[in-house]
Amino acid sequence: MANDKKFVEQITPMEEDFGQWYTDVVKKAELVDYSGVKGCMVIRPYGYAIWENIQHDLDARFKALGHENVYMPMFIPESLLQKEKDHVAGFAPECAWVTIGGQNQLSERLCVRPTSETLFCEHYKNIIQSYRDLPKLYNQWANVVRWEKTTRPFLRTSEFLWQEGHTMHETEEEAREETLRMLKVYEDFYAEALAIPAYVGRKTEKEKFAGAEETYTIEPMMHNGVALQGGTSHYFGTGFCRAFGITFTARDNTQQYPHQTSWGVSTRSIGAIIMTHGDNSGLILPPRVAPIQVVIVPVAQHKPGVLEKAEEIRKKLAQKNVRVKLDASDNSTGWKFSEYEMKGVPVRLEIGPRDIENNSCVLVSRVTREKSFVSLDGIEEAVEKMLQQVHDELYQRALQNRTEKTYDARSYDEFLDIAANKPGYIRAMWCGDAACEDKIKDETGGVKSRCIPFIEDHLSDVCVCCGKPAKHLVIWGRQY
RNA sequence: CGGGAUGUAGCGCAGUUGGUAGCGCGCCUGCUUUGGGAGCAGGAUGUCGCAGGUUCGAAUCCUGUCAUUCCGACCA
Repeated sequence: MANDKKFVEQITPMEEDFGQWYTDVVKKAELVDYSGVKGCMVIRPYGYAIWENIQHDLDARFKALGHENVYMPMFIPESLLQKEKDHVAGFAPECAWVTIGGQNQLSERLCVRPTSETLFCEHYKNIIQSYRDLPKLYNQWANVVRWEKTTRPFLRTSEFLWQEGHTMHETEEEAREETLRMLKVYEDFYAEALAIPAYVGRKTEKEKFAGAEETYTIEPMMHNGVALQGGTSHYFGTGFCRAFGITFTARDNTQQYPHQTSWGVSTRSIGAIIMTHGDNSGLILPPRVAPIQVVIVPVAQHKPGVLEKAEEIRKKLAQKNVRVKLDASDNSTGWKFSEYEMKGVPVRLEIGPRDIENNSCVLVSRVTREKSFVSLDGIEEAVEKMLQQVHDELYQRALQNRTEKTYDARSYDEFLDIAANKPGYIRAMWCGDAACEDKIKDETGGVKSRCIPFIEDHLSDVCVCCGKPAKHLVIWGRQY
């Protein structure tokens, strides 16, 4: 029976308007609400629970490698921000400033941190004296503020939550290892926790972080072929340390500058989840970070024994540390089906009188929506298996999408044709000159270099743009 | 920061030539329902985004401003 209400609640199909689809999902899955300040969002319980799961997963990975959590102030005096000239040039345009404290004009205005390199450096200056004090492996979970012109929930907000690791090392080699080690942590995290495959590689000179010697990145592709910078890891060399006067006494009794790194992943990763896995029924959450992994929907729940059996199953699963919710509300079963699909719950378990007679229940995967009848004996194993299966299917599906939407270009005409007609990534050779990056960006209306992948194929000897000898394979694409 | 669109109940919207605000869903109460967004009966809910202005009178006209959204330029 056609029901008008159903259409009212429906989200815009992604083929029709991907941007609108994204906004609809974010709102209707109750991840965020807007606030009265441009670009600042309320992260609602369901959205924040995803972030908490991301935090737990990443935090464990960091700590396993010896990192410690700290907390830095949220204000940066202007003079401090200005100590490293590339850094301030990069961030000054998007800083928010505090100029009044209480009733009084401040003698020096304070920047609301857009990132905390300068604060960590100021602190490290005080606590690093000797090679014995190194390495320092600090991380902080915090909010930062960047006054963005165009904002979008999770993808680009004026204030966002992230973790930023800031480490100091005795040698360049050790710091470079740390930079790549943390990039690998991000790559593994995206694959293992978020079921998102990503290209990893090095940023070109033009796309580097302000003040960094090298910037490494992971670049997952969204469902519509657009890139999202999912996390970055920077090697700073000794630039900040020189600017901040951070030195240590080395083993040979000389004064040396430590070698520095920083790396971060933000709430943007939630945007990546939505745009990689979601479909026209709403979110699909990867099981490892889903706030609810299994929802139990009782059928004919007023009939004797149904709710009791449902609760029994809930307890069994909870004991196996499955994040499970039993929805015993008065809403109809059909309503519940749609609701939890919208919210991306990976597995649904239906239990009704007919099932109870057969000592079974129905399991439904959010990805395939196939129903399977499963015995209640050993239901825990069946659920765990299906959660793993959902994770694997999401990863494979994303990988396939990326493969289908990645093209090789061997000539500039071919490059322009793909850029104009086929959304996705373009693999093409590059001479190393920023002028070619600028030209490509201008002439394609926004295609930029995403990264120089670690695994470089050789497509041709010459730059796809200028025809001069090629130095690297570059992955190109449009980005959020 | 440019170009388009939009702000009226929690959500989606209507509101005529200016005359003091309505519909659907949701919400609350009760009963009946429940294997793909249930039915009936009763009930509650509004600084018409905000600030000025015009007017006897503004959701409606004018100016400004804030926010949202889509598309570009800048960025995690």
